[in-house]
Amino acid sequence: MMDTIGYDTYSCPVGKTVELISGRWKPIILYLIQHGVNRFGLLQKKMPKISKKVLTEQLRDLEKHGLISRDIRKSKHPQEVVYDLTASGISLRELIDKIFDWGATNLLDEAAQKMVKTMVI
Amino acid sequence: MMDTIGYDTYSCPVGKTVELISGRWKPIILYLIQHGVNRFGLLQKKMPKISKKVLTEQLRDLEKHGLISRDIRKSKHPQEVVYDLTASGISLRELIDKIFDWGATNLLDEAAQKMVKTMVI
DNA sequence: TCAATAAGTTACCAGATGGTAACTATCAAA
DNA sequence: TTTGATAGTTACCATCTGGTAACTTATTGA
Repeated sequence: MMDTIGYDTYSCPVGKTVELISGRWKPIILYLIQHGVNRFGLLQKKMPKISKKVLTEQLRDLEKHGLISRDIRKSKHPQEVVYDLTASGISLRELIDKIFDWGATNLLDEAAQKMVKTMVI
Repeated sequence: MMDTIGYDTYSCPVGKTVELISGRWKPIILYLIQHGVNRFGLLQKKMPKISKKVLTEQLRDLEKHGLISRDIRKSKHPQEVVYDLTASGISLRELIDKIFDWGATNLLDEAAQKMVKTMVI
């Protein structure tokens, strides 16, 4: 994280980690993939506000960082692309859950906290 | 985080929390303030690459979100401005430490991990 | 052969973010 | 009264990020 001469955010593990999840949709994409929403089209249906372009970008970025795998299933009739979390991705998801918990107890009012606890995919 | 119709990142506690620390320098600023580097000038000395403008912006933003307090000490000869973590800020720092640990074990090679464990302010 | 479906790609645009350099305000000590 | 230190502010610019809308590719079943 640091030396006494000068800190540099780019070599800091916090910065590197935050970078992994600071795309506008990345935490949710990881969450959905882990819960079975693991194809391009399915992801789009669950996130109607994301464009194909951005979804592709975020998926490619997650793949580049080794958090998800991308598997093209040509066997299927209109060809499918299946995404899955890697071990890294699963591990990061656990961290994201901790971040979720912090945010839920520190940033939401009581009503919102209750809602959050009853949410489903 | 979600409804079945469509997910929205802006109402997600993860997104809100990541926003708090996703400024280029915010995690390090919080870390430094907690460790006694709590004046504008001191922060600048520890982060030579940050400009006054950006440092001001990040500090104002942290203050706006209730993570730090800002105290002007007019008693001092050239007037000082002292920043301190609030309870929220301290709590967020604990979360940041978890993020740090994840990043250190998952994103750094062994040599870098050793370095990170021996770092001092 | 042709339409339909899945999974993109491309061109283009707007706003947010970070950065540089120069200027400002306040006040006490010399 | 001028200098030096602290803590900014202002104008301006470049890059990054996310977004829209239209176009593309591959494949199969009708």
